[in-house]
Amino acid sequence: MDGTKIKNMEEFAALSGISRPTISKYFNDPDSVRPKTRERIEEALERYDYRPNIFAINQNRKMTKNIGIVVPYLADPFFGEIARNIEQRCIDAGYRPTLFSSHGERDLEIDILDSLRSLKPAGVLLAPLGRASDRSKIEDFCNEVPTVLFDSNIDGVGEAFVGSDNFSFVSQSVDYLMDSGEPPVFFEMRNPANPNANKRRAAYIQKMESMGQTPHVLKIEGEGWAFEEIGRQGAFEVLDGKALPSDTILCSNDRLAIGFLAACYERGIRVGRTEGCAMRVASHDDHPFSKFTCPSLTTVAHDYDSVAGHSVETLFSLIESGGKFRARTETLYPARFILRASA
Amino acid sequence: MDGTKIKNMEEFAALSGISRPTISKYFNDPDSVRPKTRERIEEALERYDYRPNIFAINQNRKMTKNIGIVVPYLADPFFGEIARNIEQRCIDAGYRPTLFSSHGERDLEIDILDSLRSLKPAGVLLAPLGRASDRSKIEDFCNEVPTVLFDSNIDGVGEAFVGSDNFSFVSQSVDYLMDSGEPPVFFEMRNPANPNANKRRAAYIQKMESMGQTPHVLKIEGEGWAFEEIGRQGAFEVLDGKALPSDTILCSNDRLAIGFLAACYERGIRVGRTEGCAMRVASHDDHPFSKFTCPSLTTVAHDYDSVAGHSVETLFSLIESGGKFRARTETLYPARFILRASA
DNA sequence: ATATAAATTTTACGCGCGTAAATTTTTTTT
DNA sequence: AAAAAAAATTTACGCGCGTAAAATTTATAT
Repeated sequence: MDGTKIKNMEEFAALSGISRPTISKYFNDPDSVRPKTRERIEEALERYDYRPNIFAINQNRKMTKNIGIVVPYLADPFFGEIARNIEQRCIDAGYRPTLFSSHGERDLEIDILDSLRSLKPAGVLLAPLGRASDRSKIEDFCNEVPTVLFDSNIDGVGEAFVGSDNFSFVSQSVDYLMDSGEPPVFFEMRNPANPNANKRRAAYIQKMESMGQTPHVLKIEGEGWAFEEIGRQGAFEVLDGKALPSDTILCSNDRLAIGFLAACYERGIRVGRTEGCAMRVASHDDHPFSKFTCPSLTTVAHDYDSVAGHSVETLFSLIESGGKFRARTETLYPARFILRASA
Repeated sequence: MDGTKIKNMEEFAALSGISRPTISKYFNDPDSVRPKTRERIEEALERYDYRPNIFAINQNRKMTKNIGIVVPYLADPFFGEIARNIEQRCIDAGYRPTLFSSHGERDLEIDILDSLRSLKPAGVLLAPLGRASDRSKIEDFCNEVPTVLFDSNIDGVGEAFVGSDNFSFVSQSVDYLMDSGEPPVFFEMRNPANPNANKRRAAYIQKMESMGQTPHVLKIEGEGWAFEEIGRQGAFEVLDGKALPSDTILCSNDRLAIGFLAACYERGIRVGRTEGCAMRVASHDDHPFSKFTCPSLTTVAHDYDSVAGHSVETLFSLIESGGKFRARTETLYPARFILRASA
């Protein structure tokens, strides 16, 4: 690597003995130049370590290589994991992903979309807040910027949705719990922020009825994204209240379950499927911490890889299609049951 | 709001009846124009909803308003929280923060620094991987871009460091454990990725010796960022092995402790400070989940707010000083002991 | 009212690159 | 070998804005 600092493409073109427009073409798509030319450019690149000015590039390109990734709450490790997965795929495909978190706040989500607009991204992968989202503003955004929704669906918004099949989650957990003991009671927040919660409840009711069972739904109070604490408080109310119709609790999601298990522990209630346990608790999501709860949490896992992979692929083909699909598609991946100690 | 779409600053200047350079000045600093002019601009802004093209701005400005935030591992909710805190402060100060996660990978950390360079940020807040970091490359970066390190220190690198005082953590936890029971054994990874771990061990040894106690350090194997699993496996070895010199374990950090507690639960060992408990476990960090472990984790909390706040303030003053300080400063905030059930 | 300072406008240039059209060179085809 | 096709080069313009210098207007001080 030469010590020479290169100021711009002009200079680099001169030093490598190739015209600037050809260099420009190379950076847009290395395959668009003759192999021999490409070699020469890449040799020069090794010697001089030049990188095009990203602002100048994006000012003139019809379409940038930027991709926005928006998740609702980054302090939830679930979204940390999926963001990482998606980020890497974008980089590998030659895009420049930028990660944003709405931090559970409606206004911040809108602000993010606003600043995303000015980044002129080729496309956006958006996991919306859900119920808290400003639907019409998100709709406006999706009409301007090619957007694929993931994790949380908003009916009719965005060019496509990719997520997990909530029925698959609940179906497997209910099946297992029925087979191995008492029919489960469903435990959830009264006003869930996330639309998946509603689908899971509906799936629970449908599944129970199809098995000839009476569904029981426990709705607990609580707002915001502090699900563990909400689950814990809700569990206290349930545990200290009147008798439950079953010894088996199926939580809407793992974070609630983590709080539920903490409450059980505090009350001295043994949870699990072994001799001497008073309750069973199962849940959905396979949260990164669910393996380390006490007892470890029986749950149902997202197909992370497929959801992330297909979200990204869908966005890429959306970009190639010019930002619009003929019809909005919804892709749901089945979940995978994970047997641990809690149920 | 008018329906007219405005293409550029020229057009907006014409419509608002003010010259373009003045408009430009306004966007650079609204206070740099006469109050009456500012009013007129802001009126026009309400009517026409114009936003300067961010790429054109940054191409020509000597210094952008971009700030890079780099954390080592975003799937750890600790970093999710602190990133959120820092992000908000940057936005409030009129900067445009961009968040990056190294995802625990040395190469990715370097890639991030590379792409940060091309963003020409006014400054960067960097929480390095630690031991895994490529010191010389980080050093190079810090010499080019005004950088404040936080959370993890690398001696002599960056213009300043802001973090928590590891001695304060350990001092408080050891004090408490000594007062309330047996002297603690220190539990940590053999090759900790994070430099704080080394400081905590040193603090433990120093503190114990100053109290006339013999320090005992348990070093467990494990690589990477899956601390919970490493802690769990290490705990099994400890619990199944020969007798411990104490019934009290002090973990280097909460994520190890979470794994430790999971292992204890699996072995049927009751942890806590009440009657009938066989062990006590305490730790450091006040991880967002430490309240929900079983039993809830006695730990020592970072002063999140101060660390985030002072990191950002330090970066701002660094930027105003032209990117260099006379001397490198290290600011350490004391921690706060949090008594819960595990010890 | 006059002098002085401050703010604004005018004018003009440049940032680093994308991109289009016309021309030349190189490669492939027959 | 000549003709056709493909790739590279030359030339030239523009993107949207920052910014500097000089001229003009407006505000403040005496």
